[in-house]
Amino acid sequence: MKIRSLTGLYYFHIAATHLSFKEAANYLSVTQAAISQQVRGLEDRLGTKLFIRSHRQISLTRDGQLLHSHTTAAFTSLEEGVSQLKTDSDPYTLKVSVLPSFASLWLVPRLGSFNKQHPEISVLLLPDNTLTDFKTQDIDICVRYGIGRYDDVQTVPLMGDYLYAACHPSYQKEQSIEQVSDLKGCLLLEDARPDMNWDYWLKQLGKESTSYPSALKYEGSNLVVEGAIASQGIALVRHSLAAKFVRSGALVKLFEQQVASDFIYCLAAPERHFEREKVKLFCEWIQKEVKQFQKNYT
Amino acid sequence: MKIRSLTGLYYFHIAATHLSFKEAANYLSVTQAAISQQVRGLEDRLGTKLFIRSHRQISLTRDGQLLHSHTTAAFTSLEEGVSQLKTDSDPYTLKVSVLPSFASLWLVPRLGSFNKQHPEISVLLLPDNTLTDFKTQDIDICVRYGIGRYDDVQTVPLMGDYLYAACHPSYQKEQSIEQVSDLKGCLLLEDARPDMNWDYWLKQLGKESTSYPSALKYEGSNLVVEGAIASQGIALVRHSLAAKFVRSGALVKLFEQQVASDFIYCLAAPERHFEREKVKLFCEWIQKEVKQFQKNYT
DNA sequence: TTCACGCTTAAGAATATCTTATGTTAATGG
DNA sequence: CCATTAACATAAGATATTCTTAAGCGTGAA
Repeated sequence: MKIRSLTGLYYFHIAATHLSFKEAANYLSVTQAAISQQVRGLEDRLGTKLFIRSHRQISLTRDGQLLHSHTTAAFTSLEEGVSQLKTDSDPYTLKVSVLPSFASLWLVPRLGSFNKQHPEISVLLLPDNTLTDFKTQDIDICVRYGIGRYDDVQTVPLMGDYLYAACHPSYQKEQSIEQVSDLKGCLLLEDARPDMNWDYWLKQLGKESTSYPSALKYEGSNLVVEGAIASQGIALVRHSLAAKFVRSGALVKLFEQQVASDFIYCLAAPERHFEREKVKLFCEWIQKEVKQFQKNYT
Repeated sequence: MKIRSLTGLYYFHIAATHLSFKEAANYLSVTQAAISQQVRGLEDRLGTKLFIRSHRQISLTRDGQLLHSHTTAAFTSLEEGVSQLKTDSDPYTLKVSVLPSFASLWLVPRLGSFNKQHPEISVLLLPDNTLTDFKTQDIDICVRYGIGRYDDVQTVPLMGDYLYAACHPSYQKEQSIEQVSDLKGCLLLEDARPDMNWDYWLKQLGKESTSYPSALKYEGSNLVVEGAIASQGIALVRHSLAAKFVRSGALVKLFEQQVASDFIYCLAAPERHFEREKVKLFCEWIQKEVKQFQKNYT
């Protein structure tokens, strides 16, 4: 026999357990009207009243009680089934897929603190430029740099970023760079990412880009930053990756001008991964670290 | 814990039981693409593959098997719960709510045959002009005359109907009525229903209605028919109700002109009532009777 | 080597669901 | 008493999901 109005049954179940439409609505993060409508729909379909609506409280009719005992068994069973799949083969190893640049320039320097807080969890950092397929790869969570919304995974936004020009202090002195137009004579270093090239950056600032020399492209922002540190030229860097070098003096931020990136850093994983204890801990930790970073490098 | 993608779980369950998306789709009366998408959605959400897709057949993964055992328990329980509400307090009494006119002129004369076929079922005919509220009234099924689609009940269409003018043969002779314009001198009988008055009828035929005398209204089409039989005047009748009188000679259909009604007769009841044996039998019987009627009175 | 069959995918259409805003009712307190 | 409040109901329109359509893909059989 086909089952119809599944949601109706589920909403009924939650309402019956709470004996309140309001609380059910709250629990399910919908409005109370939604519950009311679903329950009414179910009652219509079954041709029977399930709740007795009295003043400011509801109670179950005979039919409602009968049905509730079954829905309880049913949905408990479903929950169990789903949560069984959540079992994690290795709860003490956290496998994180990260962009190589973010890994080496941001995450690695900070990971010590995570280990100090949670010594029982060993972290396996997997630098990877491609998108993670959680169905085939055994990854707990990944850090992406993108638009922040994807179809098949849940995401947690971490921070935005912005782009600016930076180089080694000595290089700046050598070439006596003071304003954007001074870039013309220099070797420009850039990432191969489409959103991180000089063309884009200059255009965002309203400058004509074609008058600038072609740049040297690296696959990976960390290489760009390292190139700049090695006085190769002027790098277009992400604040998140370059900040600490600017602070230490290994790099100088060349102009006031900077461009906010369209992309943000975020954590991404299938919904159920976020229920793993180790993943929860990692999320909390990295969010704190992000706040710290933003506070320290504004 | 909140359960998400309930439909996904259900579709998975059906697919897993049939071990075929196609059959599952068939069973659920949706396309196979819908199953594919729901299952994929569930797999994405859980972050695990549930089926192994091989050529022209699917099989369950370990996770799939695990989940399926739970969904089986769950959905069986739901089905039970729902079907328990379907219990009928008195399976041998069929309570039918019908329009008084249809009851007396169409249904009652035929009911003997139902009783002959199913002597164990006693029929309780409840003539009622108002809409039936199945939640408060203890009715198995009702016969309505309307548009054939309602929000809160399932309907089974029986037949359309059409309207024509009829009167007693002697009245026709007396007033020597031969064409529609001859109506002008006569007493017109009509139903109080908005769709069954002379105005509407004449307009449908493209005649000017205002030039005809005001009519005598009765609450209930049977009264209209009976008025005509009693030679009171000319009745606007529904074929379904007048046919047998026309056949027997108690009434004459006055002109060739007739107007198809916007409404149809249909059976209506909450979905679950249709699963009661007595209701099923009644549906079958009345559908046969309708066919018979249409065949005999064309 | 092509056909046929079952699953997948993408895009837009169809439908269901949700929110917003308002109404109803009955207990509560001034 | 009347105003207020809390919980549920309802209508209409916005939103989101779900479905269908139409194409594609891969494989085993003819």
